[in-house]
Amino acid sequence: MMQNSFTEENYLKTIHALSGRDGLDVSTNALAESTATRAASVTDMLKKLADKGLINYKKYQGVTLTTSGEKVALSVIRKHRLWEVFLVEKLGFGWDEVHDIAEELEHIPSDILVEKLDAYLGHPRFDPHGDPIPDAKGNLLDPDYRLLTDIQIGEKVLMMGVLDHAASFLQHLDRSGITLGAVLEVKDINEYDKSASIIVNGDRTIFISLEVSKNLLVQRR
Amino acid sequence: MMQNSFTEENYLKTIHALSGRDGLDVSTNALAESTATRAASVTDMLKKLADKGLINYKKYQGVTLTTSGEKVALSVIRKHRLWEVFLVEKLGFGWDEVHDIAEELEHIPSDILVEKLDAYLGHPRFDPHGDPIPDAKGNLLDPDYRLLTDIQIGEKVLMMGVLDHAASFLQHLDRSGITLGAVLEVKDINEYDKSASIIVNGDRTIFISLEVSKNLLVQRR
DNA sequence: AAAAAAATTTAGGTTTGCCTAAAAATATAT
DNA sequence: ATATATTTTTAGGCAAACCTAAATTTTTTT
Repeated sequence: MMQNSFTEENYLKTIHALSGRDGLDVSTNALAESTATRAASVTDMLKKLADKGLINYKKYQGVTLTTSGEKVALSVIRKHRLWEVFLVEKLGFGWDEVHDIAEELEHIPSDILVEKLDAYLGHPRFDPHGDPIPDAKGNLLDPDYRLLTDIQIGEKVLMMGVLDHAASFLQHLDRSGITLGAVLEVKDINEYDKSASIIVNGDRTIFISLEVSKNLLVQRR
Repeated sequence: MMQNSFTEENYLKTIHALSGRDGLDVSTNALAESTATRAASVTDMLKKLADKGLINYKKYQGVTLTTSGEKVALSVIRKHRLWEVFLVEKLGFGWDEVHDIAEELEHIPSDILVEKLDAYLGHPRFDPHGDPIPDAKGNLLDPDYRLLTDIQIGEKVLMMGVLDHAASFLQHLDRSGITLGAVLEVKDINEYDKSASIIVNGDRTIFISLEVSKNLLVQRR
């Protein structure tokens, strides 16, 4: 069985991310946007992945992962998230600094390495951004968090994760005191632009835009 | 300043290894052999590396690293050896299992990562095979060990490193009790085939062939 | 349902790193 | 010193992963 290339793995990972939890078809253009390539290049790769049995592809119809493609995608995601835990917990990186490095480390091919790393880290269930880590068999628990945009005034919630992993976004959260596990209380929502004022950990009031609310995953307590 | 590719880094590393401590010219054929490619492919790459100012190359004359090429090579070697320490010390791999994984990890590009890893490991000076680890500035102490073949009957030496990193060789040493730091006493040398009988740590006598002796680095005490 | 717009695929190229076969340069042997 | 052998380079190609431009299919609008 031939190895999948770095690039093939990235396509599978991206298809997984774009198809969401419900396994929707992913379009060529969406993939082109996410991989920062052109649609024509995506078409080339889709043909190759289909030949390898990793995706279901019918011309003009978009793609889904096959069982075997999903296995590969989840393995890459598992590695990415475990390495992020290592970088933050062991090496002392900030959560805003680890994404790009983990993008590289996730393609190191060695099952034994991943399992030893997992054990060394104490079998973590979530990465530093709150994303769940698939187990060795590819089981991924979906914790079904809510977006902060769904929370009513007066409610208190726990900050559990982020959708956007961009360094600038994470640094903004750091400056606002919004870390994983923080208690957030929605004090007020501005009807005009949906910006909100939020009490963080009971002692600090901050204002966040809709753009920020849309990227915060929270849990009712 | 453009990045060097995975392949370019491997050529530079190989040139460094083949030119030895004295910086001899490396031939096209030697590189082809070490990189498991054909001489014609090596010539292509040498032209490219010369254009980038990483090697001194004159047709038919062999190559040496430039200062800038040596810097790259030492950085790759530093990363390789630090990752090997991580794999053995932190993840619990055997010294015979880490070479191939480190071959991949050594190309992960991030200076901060390397420095944090180095600090996390406690700034190790040697890797699990006894090879010295270059510092961040590319300084590499040459510990000037001897080969076991240079040791006389009756002498006691410390086992400090290996030249061959092949898993089969290292496993053979494991079975013989020859680990880094072991005390080896040369009891007898067979005149005919230069095989030797050796007392390991004062309590176990083993026989080793010339092929093994030639790959053991030792130090007088 | 036709026309217009958008999405996707095909066709034909590029670069990187490899290949084989043939030519040229260097080294070795007589 | 010439012939032979070895080493190295050149020439021409191939596969992976990308590109642009043009053609085709699907979707949307009127």
